[in-house]
Parts: sequence; structure tokens; C-alpha cells
Amino acid sequence: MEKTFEPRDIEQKWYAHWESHGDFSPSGDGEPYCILLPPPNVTGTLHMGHAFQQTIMDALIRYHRMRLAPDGTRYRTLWQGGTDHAGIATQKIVENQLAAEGKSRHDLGRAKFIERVWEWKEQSGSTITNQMRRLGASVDWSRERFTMDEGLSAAVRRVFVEWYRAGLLYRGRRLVNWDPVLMTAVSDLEVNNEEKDGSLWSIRYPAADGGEGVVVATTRPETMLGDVAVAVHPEDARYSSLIGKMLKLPLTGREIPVIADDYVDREFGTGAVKITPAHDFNDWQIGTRHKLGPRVILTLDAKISDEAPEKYRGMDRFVARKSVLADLEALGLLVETKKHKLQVPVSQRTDAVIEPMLTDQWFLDLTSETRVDGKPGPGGRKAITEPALDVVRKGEVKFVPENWTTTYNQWLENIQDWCVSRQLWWGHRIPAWYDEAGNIFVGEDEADALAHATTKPVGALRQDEDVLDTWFSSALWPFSTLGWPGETSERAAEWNDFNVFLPSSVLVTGFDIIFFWVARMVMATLYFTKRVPFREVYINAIVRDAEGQKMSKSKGNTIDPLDLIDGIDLDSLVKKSTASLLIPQVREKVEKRIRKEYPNGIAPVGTDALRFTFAALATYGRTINFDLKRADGYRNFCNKLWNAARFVLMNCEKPGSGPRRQDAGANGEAGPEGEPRTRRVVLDPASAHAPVTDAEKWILTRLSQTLADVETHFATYRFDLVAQALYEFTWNEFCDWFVELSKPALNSDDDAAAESTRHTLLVVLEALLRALHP
RNA sequence: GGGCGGUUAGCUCAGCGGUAGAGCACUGCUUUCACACGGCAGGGGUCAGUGGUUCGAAACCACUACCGCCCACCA
Repeated sequence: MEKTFEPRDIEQKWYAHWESHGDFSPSGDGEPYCILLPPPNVTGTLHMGHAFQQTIMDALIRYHRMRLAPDGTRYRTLWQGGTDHAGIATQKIVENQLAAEGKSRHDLGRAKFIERVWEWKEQSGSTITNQMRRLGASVDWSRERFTMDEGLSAAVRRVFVEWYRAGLLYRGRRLVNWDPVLMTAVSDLEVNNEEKDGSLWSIRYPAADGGEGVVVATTRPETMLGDVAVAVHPEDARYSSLIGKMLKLPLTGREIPVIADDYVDREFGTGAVKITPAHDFNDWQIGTRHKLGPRVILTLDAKISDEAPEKYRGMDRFVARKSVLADLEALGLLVETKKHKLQVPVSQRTDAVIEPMLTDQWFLDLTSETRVDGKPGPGGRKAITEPALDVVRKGEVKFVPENWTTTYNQWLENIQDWCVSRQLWWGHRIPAWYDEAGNIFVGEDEADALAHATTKPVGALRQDEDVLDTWFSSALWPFSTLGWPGETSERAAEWNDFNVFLPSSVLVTGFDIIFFWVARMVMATLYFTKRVPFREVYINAIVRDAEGQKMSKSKGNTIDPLDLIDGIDLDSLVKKSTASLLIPQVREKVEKRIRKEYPNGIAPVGTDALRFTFAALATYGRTINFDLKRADGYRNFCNKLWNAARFVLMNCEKPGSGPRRQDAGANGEAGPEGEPRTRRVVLDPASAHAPVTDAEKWILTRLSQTLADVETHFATYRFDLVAQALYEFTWNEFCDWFVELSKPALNSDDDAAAESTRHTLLVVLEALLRALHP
């Protein structure tokens, strides 16, 4: 054995060996233990968050794979993996590639464009799975799935159709969050509210009869072109005489009424609010209450539409704002301009300001008591939302740490209907068809849709152009990956997985997707399988950099976990970190920081040390600040363990010196033919042999205590305590004391003591290796 | 406006009722037969503040001060 631990070759050799020998497929015959991998985006690369999360999952999986259940059987252990098609993100990457060629997706057409995305997916999809292999993730790759593969797409269609037929999916013309750059609807969750410095403008709307009228306050003056009323509080003495009177809407020549609605806050602004139902969520509701139809004055790309006065048509919304303000000023109607902080809705994907837009979309009903189509039957609240709350209330799904239950509950209790349609091309196309009269036909295919039709189609059918939200297929992941729907013969083998592995044991994921994913999986899985998707949800912390800053490419503070494993020199690191930074000043700053922070680049620590570091950092906290120095410490620990093994083998590898152990290094063999090397022996140090010396008795007692602690800490997901217990035992007790105490014993004339000590050294080492590197 | 966290050694964090712990950093000594990615010895904290409960509080309760995150329609 080498004097120092050189992980690289050893790790790669053994991973390949395990994978090729099917060691990652379920082989036990006892209770099932299953974890679903949160599917990474196909186009992505592994970041520290993935590496951290996957380390936890892999630790749990390997622990159960080798561990005996209380009844003496071995767990049937499955880590179900795969990747996500990531609709918007992937489409954007390919569109950017096209843009570099001076083309848009429309130049290619839908079919050609999708073909092109598939090509890109094939090319980039394996990147992340290979990175996972390098991290040692023991995913059962023979069961790898993709959210757009045939089986999962069939599941998506089935779910859509069943929900539709149950009256839970409906199509409607509603105000939705619209991304004018991507030209698609996005869900509430995909919108961030950012506080920005803006202005509050006060504008006079003169009375139609020539009176003073009222002054309204607004942060979006351009939308006045679509105003249909001005609202005041019903008990506001200042305006009570005006209620019901008409005002002259400046710049348009239209007349609009003053209405009373107690939504209005008398204290804010002037106490009078302009009402623009087509472009504001609140105004939409007020409009509905007062039966005032919307006036759409923006086009889908956020320019002023033909509904507005000719002068402004075709102007971008922000240009129009300036123009409107200038015109009001000229008319003497702009009363006041005040600085004002406001929440601006911004698209997570494009940073574009979101525009509430009136469009036809598909929604999943999550709020109604009864069916939205008026037929008898439960609505979404009863059929979908409440069961999801119920299983958590009853403890059938448990959050760890449990305070996340509150977050989950509060969101579900205040949930809105889910807009599931997206105006994109990459994704699951909506299985709905329209005839020339606008009738809707839904089915798994066109024939099925017609077979279930209640009206005769008028003219030709045309399939819906839109695709489903990426999270729609993600919501089905717990059962779609395991073979659901299982009636089809080609999925028979997977159907067996469904019966065995659903519900899975634990979901390991970040709190940032409790709403996007966790809650939706619970809802969908309960609805379609009557089972919970998983019994526990371990919410892992979010990985930040050493200063607690969020890691992001635009800050240049991301670390590639593989660079920690294999090391990277300074110049390459600088190049990599600044590659996507376009602003020269930012580039310079990032480069300077990196050269200061990593003057010698990053030294390789190996996969085991990185993973041990993650385990040691995995407390119940919600963020972890990743400090490279921590990894160095655990790299040293790996070396310590390596040398302990070296000491034991040097002293014990003599004929007749107790159980033989294979060299686990790069040159080692896998074990004798027919005798799998996997560690299936139950270790009971106390009964392994009769210890002779007091030192042996002591270390064996300490070993069994440590292993018991490890078991407890695994059961409560305290990976930091698992790591700490093993670290302290290995270093402070085994190495510092027992190995030292064994030296005189090994060299003494007392053969029985020497022999027994050798045995104990092997027993402890074997137990440690199994615990630390299952 | 609601909800959830955090404040412990220079740094990153455990501890959550019994007289302060880990890793890294620091100081001194040490290169002999597992390991200098090592060994031995050591320095360093009024556990954010105030009040309370208790024989005893970093830990439990209340309030305060900072810091952070999530949700929410104040134009």
C-alpha cells in the first residue's frame, strides 16, 4: 500500500466495478427501501447543491443496502434516478444557440426545432449522469428515466385525461402571469417580486360634466389607456358625491364611472384607484364585481395594442409610460410625482417584468368544493388539495425537520388554481383538440378524444399548440418512473417496481421546491394511486459559499464539486469561473477574488473526503456555508484511515493471522469468484471472538457504542453526528489509543494476546471501513 | 402584513437543563519501526442583551436588538 491515500484511481476503478456487477440494483429480499432522485435538468451540470444532496441520498442508500433489517433480511434497496426535460430552461438554451446562428425557433418550425432540442438533449444529457458517477452516487442506472421518454409521456397523457374527465382540469380565459420575452404564461411560483425604486404619479381625471373630477394615484400610468372605472371607498366622504358620476378619461376621450368598492384603502395615495381589469389582478376582481368588461391595451409582447388611441399603438410599454406622462403633463393633468418603492413582478427565467395578461390557459382546479364544470362531483379542493393536507396531518408523510410542515400547510391552504399550460414547444403537448366551432375534445390521442366526445365535431380537429408546465410531469415522478399506468404489457416489469417501491421511503430535497414539487407530488400521487409518494421528506440545507453568499454563475462564486475531488490549477479555475461573465468589471472583480482566495488553485481531496465533508456539514440548519478548509481536514482524515488500514494489514497479513481481508486499493481484487465482496456479514464485535487484553475489551465496547450511535443518527437524519461519531472514534480512540496499545501486545511473547489483538484490529478496521465506506 | 430561522473560540459550525465542544487557524516541542495530510503539549469564549422559571440555563419561558429566508393584491 502507498504511504498516502491517493483516491483518484481507486475511486474510479471501484465505481466501474460496482456498476458493471449490478451492485446498485435491488438484491435484498426483505423490506423495500427506496429513494427517488430529484431529477436534475438534462442540460445542467452538477453543482455543490446536487453533490451535497446526492451524498446524503447515497449514504442512506448504501447504509440500507448493506444493513440487515431487524428481522435479519436484507432491504430491497432502490435509488431510482433520471433526468428532467426542464421545459423553459432547455428550450432557452437551444434558442440561444439558434440566435447565435441568426435564427429563431420560428425559422425552423416546430417539428425541426423539437428535433434539434432532442439532439442537444442526447449530447448533454449524459454529462450530469457521468458527474454523478464520479461522485459515487449508487443510482440504479438500469432503471434510469427521462420525463419525456415514452412511458412517462404516456403517464402524463393519462393524468391529464383523467383529471379532465373528473372535471378538475379546465380551460379558461383568465388573467395569468405572462412573460413577454418568452411569450408564455408562467405560474405564480415562477414569478419573483423585487422591490424597486419607482414613482407614484397622481393624475387628474376631470368630471364629464366639467367639474374637477378626481385625482388617482398609480405606479403604472400607461395602463390608464385601459381604465374602465375609478374606484373609491364607499364611506369616503371626500368622494361620496361623485359615486356613480362619469369621468373623462384623459388621452382617450372615453367616459368612465366612479364606483364604490371597499377594496380601496382610503389612506393610500389619493384614496381613488384607477381600475384596469385587463392588466391588474386586483382590478380584474373589481371589474368582475362591478360587471365592467376588460379593455386589453397591451399585445402579448407588451406593446400598446390597437384598443388604445392611435398615437400610442405599437409603443413598448415603458416607452408608452413616458409618452403618456409627457402628454398628461402638457395637459396639466399630472398633479404630482412622488418617489415610491414598489414590488415589481419579475420572471425567474428572463428577468423580464411580468405582465398580467388575459389569455386562454389550462388550469388545475385546486380551490373548488364542487366540479368547475357544474356536473356533480367533488372539486379540486376536496379531491386534490385536502387529501394532501390530510396525509401530512395524519403523519403518513413526515417532514424532517418537522417545522417545514407549517410551510407546506400554509401554502396548500392558500393555494390558487395551477396554470399548467405553457406557450412553448419543448415539453409534453397538451392532449386536447379543438374543432372549428371551438369545442374541446380531450383524450390520450385524437381517436380517444373523439370516442369520448359529447358533441359532434364541426370541421377539422386541431391539437392544442401548447405544452404542459415542466412540473406537471415532475409531479408524477413517484409513480410514473415505477411503471404507472401499468396495464400495458410493455411496462409489466416496471409495474412490479410500482407495487414494491411505492411509497418510497424518503424524499431528499431542498426547501425551495416544497411548493414546486413536493406538494404537487403528494397531490398527484394520492389522487392517482391512493398511496402517499414517500413516507418522509428530509429537507436538506442549501449550499452557500464560505461567506454565506448564494452560489451563482453570475457572481462567479460557484465551485464545481469535481474540481474539489480532482483539484484544479489557478488559471483553469479563473477561466472557468469567469467564462459566463460578460461585464468586464465583474470579470475583473471575480478574477481578483479567486486569485486571492485560492492562490494555489484547489488541491484534490477525493470523493470520499468531499462526501464526508458534506455529511459533517449536514445539520438541520437551512443553509450551509461551504468552506474548503473543512474538506482539507477530512482529506486528512481519509489519509489517517488509510494509514490505520495500512498498519493493520502490515501486522495481520500473515498466514493464520485471523480473517483475511482484500486490499481495497486500486490494485486489489474484487474477491474470490462466487463470493461477492459486498459486506453482508453481520458484525457483532462482542461475539466475534473472545478478546484477551483489556485494551481489546475497551475498544470493542467503544466500537459497538459508536455503531449504535451511528444507527440512531441515521434514523434521525443527523449526518453531521454520524460523521462526528465515526471521526472521533476512528481518530481519537482507535488510532490514538488502540493502535498504540496494540504495538507492545503484538511484539510481546504472549502469543495468545498478540493473536487476539490482531483479530481485534481487523474486526474494528473492517467495521470502520464498512461504516465509512459502505 | 403573515410565517420560519439564526445570533456559542479568529473563521465555519455542533451542543439544547448539570460547571463550554469539533474542524480549520494559532503557539511550543517533535521528522524513530501506520500516518508531518502525522504525534505530543498548549493558548483562546462574561454562549447577542434584559428579565423570569430552577438547587442549577448556552440550553426552558417572555421581551428587546441586530441578521437572514419564505409567503402576501396596497394602487
